[in-house]
Amino acid sequence: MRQRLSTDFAYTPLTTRLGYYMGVPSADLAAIDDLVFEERSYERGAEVIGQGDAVRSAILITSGWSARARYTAQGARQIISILLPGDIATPDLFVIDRMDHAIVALSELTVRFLDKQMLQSFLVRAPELAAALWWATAQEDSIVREQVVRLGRRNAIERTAHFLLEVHRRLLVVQQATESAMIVPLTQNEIADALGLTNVSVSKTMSRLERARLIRRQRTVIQLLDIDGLVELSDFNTFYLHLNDRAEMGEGP
Amino acid sequence: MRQRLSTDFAYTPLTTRLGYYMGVPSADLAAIDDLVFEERSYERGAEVIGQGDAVRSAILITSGWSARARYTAQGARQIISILLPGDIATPDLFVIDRMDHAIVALSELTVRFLDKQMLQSFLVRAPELAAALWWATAQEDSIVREQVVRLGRRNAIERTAHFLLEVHRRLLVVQQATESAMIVPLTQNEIADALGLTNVSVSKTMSRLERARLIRRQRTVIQLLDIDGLVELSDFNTFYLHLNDRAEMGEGP
DNA sequence: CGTCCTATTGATGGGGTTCAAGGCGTGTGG
DNA sequence: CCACACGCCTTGAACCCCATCAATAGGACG
Repeated sequence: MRQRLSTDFAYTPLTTRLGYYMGVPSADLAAIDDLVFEERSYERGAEVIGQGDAVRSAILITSGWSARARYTAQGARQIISILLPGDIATPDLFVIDRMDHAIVALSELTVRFLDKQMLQSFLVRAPELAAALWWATAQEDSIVREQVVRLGRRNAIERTAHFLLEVHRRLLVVQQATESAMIVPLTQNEIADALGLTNVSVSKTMSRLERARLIRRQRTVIQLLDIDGLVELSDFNTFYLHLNDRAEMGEGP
Repeated sequence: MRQRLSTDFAYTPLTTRLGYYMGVPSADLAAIDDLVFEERSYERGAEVIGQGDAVRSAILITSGWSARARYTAQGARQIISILLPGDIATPDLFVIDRMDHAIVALSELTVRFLDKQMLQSFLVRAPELAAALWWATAQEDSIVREQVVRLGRRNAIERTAHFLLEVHRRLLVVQQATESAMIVPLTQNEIADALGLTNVSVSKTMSRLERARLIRRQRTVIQLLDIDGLVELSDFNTFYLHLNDRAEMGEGP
């Protein structure tokens, strides 16, 4: 599965992110590849790892969409955060024994498994990389905090607009979106699970956004027709994404 | 401010937690004291550190209640998580430049400031302590994830009961609650900000819980009259608190 | 004793859920 | 190739939980 370019190594979404924002030596980035002992694919709806499962290896999202999720006793699902290519599915793996939530595939998904012990001992020798990985998980912590604000203090249309803007911005970082369009492979049921709504409400809300000419939908393609309008509507501010922490190469996307 | 017992050192809520659950050498725990360069007190409502402020030192909650909070453009506040004695106010401080949220005092509060560089270099030499601190922040990450579920998939009465159970359990760990009672120094407005509700709704909900003989209130004292009933009502499960990860001394409180 | 903050309680209204019916697109098997 | 099934989306109607507005009461404190 892994391939190396003659002059360099194969950039993954994660190494793109880390290299761009944190200036990690590319030798260290390349070394991540050597810790990969398995790459696996999942189809929509499959569970990559379940709540309560032992955390035996580090899991990186290589392609496709997935999510952290918990379930209530009544069977309702709440998506805690969306994981995109370049995200780390197993933060805190060195101190947590068992997953306190599940990772589920929301599209065709491929993930890579890294050996936990090897990663740990390698990070001791690669402090810049360790910091970069830490930064990536800190970024996600902040995203989860914003998810709390979104659910606690915003209504359906604000949540939806805010969510689309966040996802778009994050896709831009890993070069999976254009300036104003992206592919969102989620059903409205899944969006509802992420936004604490129902599929019916999501349908009506998306239609409202479309009628207001803020977005346009064609199948899974979503165009953001009026980003400023969406930002204003949903009180969106990129600050929480920590895109510019320690950026050593300018502004970034 | 700091005082040492003749035979040992002064346990703080944090060292109690870390020592109990992670078996960190008490010499390492004692050494935390030496990194404290300041202890400061705040009154209700004061801001310990604001959103956007530079993170210059590690901040530990020594006594009193505080919270992570973000504010919407309309001025609404969302409390992301409650911080209790023994909690760390500045996770990720080594990789994050600026706070992406504020820390506010919800009661009389005292916090300790540790020198960031000294802490960092000390942790290199004290890997057990480093792991223990990491575990404490991982615990809080899980608590924030549960906050997402609470806001996204539970109604007012479930949220309230679930919140009370969580806080009670966390207070037990740092020995600030009895088996069935605790002091909750929050106004209903603050609880509302934590639960994504309004003060009016919190008032009505707490009254309902009281009429149902699940809790009893007298000023700031809250008694949990029927913990099983509250657990059942709110689908509460302590698993997400990670109380037993690496516990080396049994079940724990 | 008045002021301010907090809690309570009732009336009203609205945003989102629930229930239900129908349509669209895709895949599948007769 | 068409019929049918299935998943997903849409739309409408009714309902309900919680927000909003408002009035009152209770402390704490000067």
